[in-house]
Amino acid sequence: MGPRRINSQPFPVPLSIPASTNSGFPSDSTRGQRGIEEVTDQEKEGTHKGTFLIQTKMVRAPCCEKMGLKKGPWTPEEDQILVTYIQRYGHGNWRALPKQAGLLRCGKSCRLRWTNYLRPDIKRGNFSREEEETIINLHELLGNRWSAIAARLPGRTDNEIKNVWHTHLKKRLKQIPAAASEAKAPRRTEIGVEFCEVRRETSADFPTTHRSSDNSRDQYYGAVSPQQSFSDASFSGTDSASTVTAENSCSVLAENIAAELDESLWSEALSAGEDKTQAPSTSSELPEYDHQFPAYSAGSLQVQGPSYEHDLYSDENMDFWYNLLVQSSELMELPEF
DNA sequence: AACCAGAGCAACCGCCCCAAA
DNA sequence: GTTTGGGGCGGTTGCTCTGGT
Repeated sequence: MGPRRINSQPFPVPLSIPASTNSGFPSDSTRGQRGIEEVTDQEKEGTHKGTFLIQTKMVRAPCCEKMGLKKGPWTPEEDQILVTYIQRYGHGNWRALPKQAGLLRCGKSCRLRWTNYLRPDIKRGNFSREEEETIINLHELLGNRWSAIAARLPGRTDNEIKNVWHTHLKKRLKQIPAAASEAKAPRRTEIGVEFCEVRRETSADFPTTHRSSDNSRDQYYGAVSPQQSFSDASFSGTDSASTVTAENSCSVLAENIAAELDESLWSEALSAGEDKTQAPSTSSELPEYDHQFPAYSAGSLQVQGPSYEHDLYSDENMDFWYNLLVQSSELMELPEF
């Protein structure tokens, strides 16, 4: 079955970008890990907001009144209403918005529709190879923190990236070990071997939320660099050049260490150019409509972290990774090497 | 032509965080 | 210090479409 992509903008959105809806970098590192059966003391007390006790299990109340509210796919008319309203008034209060706009939707649904689909700076269409590579690399660094990954892919939403990951990239990565086993044993430089060993040691302990969920990729990275793995898996499929250079190994280690670092350090390291990738925060900064798809027209990003217009691990980015490595080494008591 | 399986993706759900009251 | 409301996030669902049989 061939790939199915929808390339058309669902709705001609002739509006300027309202106040930024981007969330920026998440501030916490523990969200979303708790199962439904796990009940906190606070919840046992029945004091946690929005929850109530049913048969000794805490069940959260609906986020909004579902009675009479529409669910399911959005119609063009609804899109038009939402876009027109936000264009005119902005979205100060998502919960109040649907009522004020005359939509029979809950605020969450409106926010989701806007941020994932109607926002004028959304970039639609196939992901480029560079984008996919960036996703893979960032996922290795950040885990399933799609919003953080999306923050570094202008025009792409966390939802879209999440979908691409689950439908394309995860499958691709699963094929990598097989491809690697077919390849001849890689030659390693001394420094490369050491780095890989450090990686194995450190990756064994830190939480799964901070590393790739696909162990096979970790194993594979013990032998081959990310750059090579991607191209091998997605293009040639040959056993070409499995040599690990010192620089590539450094990249691998930098990834690994970065994943272990405290959230704040990583935020600092990557958010250096954050504001330049965000949508304008005020309407006065907004471009004309013809230019309101910066992701299409910008050509390149101007961030202080790795340059995304080229490969994340290209030589020109090695300084970034090296600096990150040095920083992390100073904060953590890493083994000498 | 009809059916089926799988892929793709929009949308929903439930949880958590944070700021304000 | 506690409660509450709003916003945001990641996981999951289920509909639609496509290609194979």
